[in-house]
Amino acid sequence: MLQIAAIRNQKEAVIKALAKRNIDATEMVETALSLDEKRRATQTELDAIKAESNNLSKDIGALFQSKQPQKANVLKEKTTQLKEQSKNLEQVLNDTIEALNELLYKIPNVPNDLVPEGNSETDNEEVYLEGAIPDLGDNALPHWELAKKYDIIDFELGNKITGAGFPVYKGKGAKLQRALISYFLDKNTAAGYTEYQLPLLVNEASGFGTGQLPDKEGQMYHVTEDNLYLIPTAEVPATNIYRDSLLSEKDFPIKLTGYTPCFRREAGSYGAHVRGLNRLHQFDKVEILRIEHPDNSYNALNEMVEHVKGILQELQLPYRILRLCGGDLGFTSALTYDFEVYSTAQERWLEISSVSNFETFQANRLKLRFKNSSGKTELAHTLNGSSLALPRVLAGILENYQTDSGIKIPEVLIPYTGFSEIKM
RNA sequence: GGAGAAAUGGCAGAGUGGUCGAAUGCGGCAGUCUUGAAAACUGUUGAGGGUCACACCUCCGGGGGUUCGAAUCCCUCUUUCUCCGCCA
Repeated sequence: MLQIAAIRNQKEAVIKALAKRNIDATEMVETALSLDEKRRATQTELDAIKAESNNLSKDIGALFQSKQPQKANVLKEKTTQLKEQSKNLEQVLNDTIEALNELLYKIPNVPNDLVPEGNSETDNEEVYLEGAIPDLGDNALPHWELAKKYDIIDFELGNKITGAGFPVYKGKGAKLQRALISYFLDKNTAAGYTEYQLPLLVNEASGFGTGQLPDKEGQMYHVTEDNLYLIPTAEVPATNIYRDSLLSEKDFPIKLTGYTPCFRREAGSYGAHVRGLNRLHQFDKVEILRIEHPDNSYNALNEMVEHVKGILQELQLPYRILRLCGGDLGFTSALTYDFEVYSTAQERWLEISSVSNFETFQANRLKLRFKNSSGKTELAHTLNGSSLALPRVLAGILENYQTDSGIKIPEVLIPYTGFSEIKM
């Protein structure tokens, strides 16, 4: 969530930048500021009463000690009144804070200057394109057909065991999946990211810290019995490692990576575009995450983009990079680059990575701070990106590397798979 | 799952009703000494709100209560440890 102090200091700039998301934030901002005003006024009033009552208590203590209970009892009566007052004010204060926070949760992050105007994904700005789209001829099959033909992914079996969106990988399909995970993790650790294995279930506080709760509750599977949530992305447990922490400048940069399955309810998604591996309820993903000094976070974002580029170059897949427009930008992000691999048989682009700088938006909720060089406490910047999301990379490999006789394995993966082709 | 014990600042650890935001040690920072470093010595060192700056207010795992007054007493939740049971 945005910092109220930032809204106070740069009201117009905030409203103007939020307009890029096609929302008029004027009213929300004004309401927030007036609630903030009320909060501070109430707090001041309450503090004064508490100060008075603290002083009286000290006096009472002294009077009892000097054996003057009658005088003490007179003062006691006075404190009873003060108590009543402070109780009421406390109620007002808490209500005000709650109202303010509820409003702040609803205001999305302020887009960076680079974010282009636009309403939907069609307005995203293509900033990079690489890799030749192979000419597969008329026999090219979509990945779900290939998966069936070579018996490497069984979608029906997943339906039987769980339901739609839970595919079963088998044989060389399973091995290829594992190879990709290892390869991604190796690339990430070689680039200085520390590998983590994280919990797949998180508590409410964690879901709240990264912004899935309270609003996007429907996206996550909820284990009500224990009030835990299945993670929709490793971002949730990974970022929450640093919830409630106070770092020092020399701790930066913090770079970590982790492989996790991800679980998404994806309620209401049906039809052709969710076919095969395109959209699943359970999928694997390797994530990279950074916590940075605000001065360095955009530099870090570029590094992350370059890093993901490097991986796709090695895999030799046709891909492009989009800078998301205001209308398509995620709620918590200030600037996002999406990576899309070309699905040759489906003739469409598939999102395989999303690299974002959240600036202080998550850090504010997480209370993720650091001491700056002048000794002041400041919020850190958080960033994360997929490196990479498995199913669509797999789809891209299957489709782009298909031949009449089988599926070739990208060169860099052969040491991990132990085979160079998937055949009948 | 059952029985018992505990949760205090970056860490360790004292504090059982008022003078406690909290002793002491370690660590951190600054200085003295030194060619430099180490050691030693001296000083300093929690967070949040609030203020131009002070004042002031809040915080001793979370929430609630008793009391004029709570780190300290009571209730409750969470977590950790010990013992028992179960178990990959």
